[in-house]
Amino acid sequence: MGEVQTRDVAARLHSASIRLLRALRREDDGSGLSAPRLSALSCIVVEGPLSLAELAEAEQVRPPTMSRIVDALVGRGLVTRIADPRDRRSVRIMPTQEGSQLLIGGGERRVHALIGRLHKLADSERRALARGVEILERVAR
Amino acid sequence: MGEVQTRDVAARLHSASIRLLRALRREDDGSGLSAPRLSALSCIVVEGPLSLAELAEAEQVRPPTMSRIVDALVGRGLVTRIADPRDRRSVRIMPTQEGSQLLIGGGERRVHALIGRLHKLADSERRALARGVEILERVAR
DNA sequence: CACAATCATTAGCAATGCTAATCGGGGAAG
DNA sequence: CTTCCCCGATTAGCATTGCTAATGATTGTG
Repeated sequence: MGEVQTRDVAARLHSASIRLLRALRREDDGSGLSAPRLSALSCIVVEGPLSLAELAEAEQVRPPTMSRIVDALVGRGLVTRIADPRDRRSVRIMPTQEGSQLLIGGGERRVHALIGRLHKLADSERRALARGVEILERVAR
Repeated sequence: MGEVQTRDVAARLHSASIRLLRALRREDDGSGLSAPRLSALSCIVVEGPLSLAELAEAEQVRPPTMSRIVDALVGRGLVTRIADPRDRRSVRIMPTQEGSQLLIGGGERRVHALIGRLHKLADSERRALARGVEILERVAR
């Protein structure tokens, strides 16, 4: 494959990824949480109790930013801060029952919306896309 | 393709897109422009003169948001607003020479970085990915 | 001609991201 | 034991991005 086509693939992949995520982001509305808050909550629920620094690192954000997001989640009763008994500088952030349920019940709205879009494809196209996604995963890593 | 595999493709596509864009976002630093500004400038350079509404629609953003982004690009001399002679309510937004050069010369750092990643693939993989990207464009639209 | 529709902008709000500064606990050196 | 420094989290303050509502200017229509 020539350089020209490679550039074309790169530019279009970049553009399509942006559009896809922007389109899917609208699905987040149903949860009543913004994208960063939903993502942080998901991380807390899935990865169990985390310190603030760990959470910030997982979400690729600075500690003050994450501290404020946690504030908002605490304010909605989705998450709690617990002082770490071993090191009282640190906090352990855990989901409340309500927080866990919001994620489980709401069920990955973004993925669900994406499945809906994939259903409109022909079967052969879905297979070709599946192959492309495998390669995309390597490219993104 | 079964429902289970479709869900798998959807979840992995979502996750891979997020990772890809996060990785590429680091490249933006060198341009001195934020991601939305760089993306808007790229659209203006590639798609030629556009009205504000067209540009907002292309970037999936509301007109006031885009108006402010254009303000910033005008302030840096990367873009100009020209009154449309056919309809004086409308403006035509064009790149300046400096704006075009920033993209062409220094620019498209993200795409350039992505090309580097694609070069590590086997030729057959690049072709399969190219096919997947075509389909992804339809899914994302 | 009057009136509604359209395009862009302005005003004002909330949220996200950052850095710098601060508070308080932990740990090591003297 | 005390002092001094490091470290985790938070607070303060700024810039940017996103939105909706309202305003201005212009176009087209009844």
